[in-house]
Amino acid sequence: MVTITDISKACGVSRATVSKALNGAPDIAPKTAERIREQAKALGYLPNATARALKVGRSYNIGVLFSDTTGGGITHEYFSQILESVKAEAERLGYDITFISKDLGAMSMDYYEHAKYRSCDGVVIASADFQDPAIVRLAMSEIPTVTLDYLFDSRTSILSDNVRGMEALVRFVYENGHRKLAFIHGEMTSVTQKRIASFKKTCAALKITVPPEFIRPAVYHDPRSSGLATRALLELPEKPTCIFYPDDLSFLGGMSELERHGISVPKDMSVVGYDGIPLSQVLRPKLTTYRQGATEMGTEAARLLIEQIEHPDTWLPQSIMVEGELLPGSTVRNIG
Amino acid sequence: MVTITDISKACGVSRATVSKALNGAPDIAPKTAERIREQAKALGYLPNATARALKVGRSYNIGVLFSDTTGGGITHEYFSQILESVKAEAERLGYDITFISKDLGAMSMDYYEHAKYRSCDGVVIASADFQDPAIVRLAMSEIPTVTLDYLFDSRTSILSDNVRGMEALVRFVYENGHRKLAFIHGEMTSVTQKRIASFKKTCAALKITVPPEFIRPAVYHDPRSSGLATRALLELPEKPTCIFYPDDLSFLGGMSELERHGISVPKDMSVVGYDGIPLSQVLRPKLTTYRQGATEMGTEAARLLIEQIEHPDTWLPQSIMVEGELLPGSTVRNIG
DNA sequence: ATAATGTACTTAATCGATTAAGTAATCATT
DNA sequence: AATGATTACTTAATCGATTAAGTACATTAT
Repeated sequence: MVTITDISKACGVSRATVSKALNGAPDIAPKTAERIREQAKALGYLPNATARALKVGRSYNIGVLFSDTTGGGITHEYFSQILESVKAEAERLGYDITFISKDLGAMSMDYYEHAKYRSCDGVVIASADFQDPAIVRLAMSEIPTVTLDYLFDSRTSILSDNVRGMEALVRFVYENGHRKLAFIHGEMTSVTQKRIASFKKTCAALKITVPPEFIRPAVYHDPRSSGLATRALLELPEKPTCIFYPDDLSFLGGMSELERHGISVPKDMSVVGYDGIPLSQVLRPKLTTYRQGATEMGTEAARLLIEQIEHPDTWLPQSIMVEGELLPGSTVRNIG
Repeated sequence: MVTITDISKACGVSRATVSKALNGAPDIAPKTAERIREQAKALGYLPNATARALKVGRSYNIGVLFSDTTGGGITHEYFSQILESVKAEAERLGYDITFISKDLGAMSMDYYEHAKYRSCDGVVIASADFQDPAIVRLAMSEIPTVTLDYLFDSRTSILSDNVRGMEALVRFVYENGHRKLAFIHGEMTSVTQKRIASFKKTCAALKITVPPEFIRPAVYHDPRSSGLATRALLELPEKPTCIFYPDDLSFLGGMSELERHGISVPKDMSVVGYDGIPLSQVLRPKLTTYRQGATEMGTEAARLLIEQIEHPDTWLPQSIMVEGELLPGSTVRNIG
C-alpha cells in the first residue's frame, strides 16, 4: 500500500506537507504541491478512508437500514428503488453506503450499536415496524437519521403522501361510477392506518357507505394473502364493484383469484393497486394505481441526511412530503 | 465516545489489558477480564471498527459491485435477490457490505481504487459488461473477488447454469410438440452468448431447424424492446409457435404486443421466459420459465469470498455452477 | 537597521485499537 | 537456595492520515 509516508520520502518533504498539499492547504508552495501531486499519481497513491475517518471523526459513510417483517428486504421494488436512489445521491455527494443490520456474525448488537461500530455519519431508516425498540433507539439517538414513511418527534423524515394518494384513487374510482368499494389492506403499520383513514374519510366525503366487511386485512406484497381476502369478498352476499389492493404485487394474487371465479377485470370487477412500480404499467390490463415517488424519496432522504450531517449546528428537523401520481391504467371500468 | 482508554481508567489497568480482555487473550486473569467486561458494558463501550481496521489491516467489510448498462442497478429482481442473499450470508459471517461505484463525489476513481479507498477485504462483482477495463482491473487485482456469471482466468466465480437452463427450456417446449422456436435474446454479453449457443445446440440435437430470422436481438428487462422484437416475429411469413424471451420481465412486453395482435397465450402462441423471479409465478397465465438460483448464488458468492479472504495462502480459485430449476407454468401449449 | 509580517515548511501529538516485547511477581524444580 | 518457568500484567510502537503549534528564512515596514 502506498501511503503519504512513501510520497514524503520520494519528495523529500514531511508527511504533513504531503497531507496538506493533497488537501489543498494554503500554506504549501504551488510548485511543491504540484510535485507532490505528481509523485502521488506516479506512485498510485490512494487515500485511506479508514485512517482519515479515525482522525477527523467523519467516515463519509452512511448507513442504510431496511427492515421488514417478511425478510424479503430490498427485493421489493419499492424498497429497491429507494435504495438505488439513496445510493446514487449519496455517491454524488461523496458518501458511501453500508447496510445496517441487527447482529453481525458472533457479535450481537442492535441497529444503533452497529451504526456506531461502523462510524456511520448518519442513517437512512426504512422499516415495517417503527415500534421496534431497536429502531426507536437509533432514530432517537445522537446519530443523524432520516426516516422514510414515519415521523419521529423532532426528527427528519421523508413521507409518501398516503392520504392524498388514497384520496386520489377513491375519487378516481368514484368518478367512474363506483359506489361499492372494498379495501384490502396490509399489516397495521402507520402507513396502513393513514391509508385506511384516508379511504374512509374520502368515502364519507363522497357519501359512500362502506360496510365493515368490505375492509379486509391481508399482508403487503403477498399475492396469496390478497387472494384469500379477495375470495372472502366474493363470498359476500353483496359484492363490491371495485377492490382496492394493498399494493401492486398483491393485486396479482387477487387477479388470479378473480380469474378462478370466472370474473374478468375490468368487465366484471374493477381493481386498483398502490405503489405504481414499473411492472404495474406493463401488465395487461394495465393497473390503475398510485405511483409513490420512490426515487424522489430516496434522493431527498440522502440529500437531507447529508445536509444534516454537514451542518449539525444549524439543522432544523423537517419532514418532506413527496407527492405521487395517479396512474389511471385500465382496470377500473366506467359504470357511470 | 467510550473508548478502551475510558475502560482502562475505570478499571485501573492499561489499555493493552483492556484490549486483550475484550478479545479473550489467554494472558489475562479471569477475574480481571470479568471486571473489564462488566465495566465495558456499564460504560456502553462499543469497539470502533475503523480503528481496528487500521491496525489489523482487515476491515471486515466487503464491497458489492453491481453495474449494469441501463442504470437500473439493483432494482431488477434477479440482482436484488442476489444482493439480499450476499448481505445475509456476509452478515452471518461477521462482514458488512458497502457498495462500490465509479466516482465518489468530487473524487474520480475507478472500482479498484474505490475498493482500496474503503479498505474492502474483498468484492463481489456482478456486471453487465465484464469487458469494461475498470471491471477487469478490479477482478484481476490483488483484492479477493468473486464474480457472478463470468469467469476470469484463475479467479473465483459463481456461475448460473445458462447452458443447462436453456437446454431444459428447449427440451420442454420440444416435448410439447413445438418445432418452430424463436429466440429473443438480450444484449450480447457472455451470458447471452451461452444461452444462444445452448439454444442452437439443443435445437440441432433435436433436429430442429432455426431460421436466422427467428433469432432476434432485444434488451434485457425492457418490455418495450421485447415488444418490438415480438412484432417483428409476427410480421414474418412463417411464424414461430413458441417464443423464448430474454427474461421474465421482457415476457410482459411481448405479452402486450401479442394481445394487441389478438393472439392469446398459450392458445395461439406459446412463450417461455428466463430467471424465474417470484413474480413470474403469480402472473396469469403462469409463466413457463427457468429459475436461476439467485439466492444460492448470492450465498455462495459471499461464502467463497470470505473463505478466500480468511485463507488467502491456501486458496485455490474455483468456480461454482449453481443449478436452477424448470418452472413449467402454463404458457406452453401442448400441440403434440 | 530593526522589528513586524508572511511564507513554507517541520515537529509532534492525536484518533482508537492491537500486539510484540518487556517486566515484576509468584510458583515449581532440583 | 538458586534457577527456570509461568502468570499477569505494562510499555511502547504502530496502522495512515490530520492538524495545532513551532521554526527558519525571506520580505516588508518604520
